[in-house]
Amino acid sequence: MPELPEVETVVRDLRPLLVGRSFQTANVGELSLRRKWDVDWNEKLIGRSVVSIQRRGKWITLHFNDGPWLLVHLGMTGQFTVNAAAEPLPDHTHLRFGLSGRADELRFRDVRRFGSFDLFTVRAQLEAFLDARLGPEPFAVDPKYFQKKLSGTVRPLKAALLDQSLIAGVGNIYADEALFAAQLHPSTRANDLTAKQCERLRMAVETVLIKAIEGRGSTIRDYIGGSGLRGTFQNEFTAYGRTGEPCVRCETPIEVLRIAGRSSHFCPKCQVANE
DNA sequence: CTGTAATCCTGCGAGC
DNA sequence: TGCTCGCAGGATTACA
Repeated sequence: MPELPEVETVVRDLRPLLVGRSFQTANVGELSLRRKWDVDWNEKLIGRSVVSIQRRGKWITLHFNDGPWLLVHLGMTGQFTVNAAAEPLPDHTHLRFGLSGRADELRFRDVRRFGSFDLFTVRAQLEAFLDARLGPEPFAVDPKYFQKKLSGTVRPLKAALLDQSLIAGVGNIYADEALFAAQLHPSTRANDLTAKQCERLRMAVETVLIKAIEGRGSTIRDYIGGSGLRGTFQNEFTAYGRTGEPCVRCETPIEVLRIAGRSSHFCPKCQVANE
């Protein structure tokens, strides 16, 4: 569910609610998340305060005072929020951490349990984990790097954009939205693009993500920000989920294809394949 | 090495 | 109503 704009929104919401405060209590549910953990959350985190919370790709990092780094992924349905401790506990809440100073707590709710929590003792371990998986942030991509990467693969553009090691943070929604904005067909072979088209796509990715962050991300079903607010960018979709609806540019009905295992929405008239 | 499928998990909407 | 099927913002693994 959550792609870069949603994760960024969660981090921005949580930052003022967490930084400088310490974890007082840990409450761990019966079911573990994607990776089975053998971590004693009480031992590792209780009594420590949050130094920083940041985003890298779709991952969230929490740095604790004099200690470990916590790495969190929201998977498809993860919700990472601060709530009043008295607020009723919804189903599928797997972790809770009581916070110092006020009667509230950090909660992790995840219906499908594709999310993950990992703990690293030193920063270098965390960075090695992330660097092994992630390419550059979309806002700091060298145009030449992007061209080179695309020219080096025959994969469809949609698959290339979803590859986190090429660019970090783009998921199914924003891949479709960026391809629509750049007027490129999702099944176009990446190495068929001209330099100009590569640059158009790179800029489209950046623009779409910035606009989505401004809208606090997209809520299709489960996504909420760190303070519980829904996103609004779903109201501005031009391609994703608009199958059969008129293209905002030419009114041709939007079509959907399965590419790289994901449904891919596009305008068959103004997103032309390079053949 | 490259690229696509299957997998993990729960819920929901469509169709019968 | 109630059942089955397919699909859903993702990452990883297993295989062609």
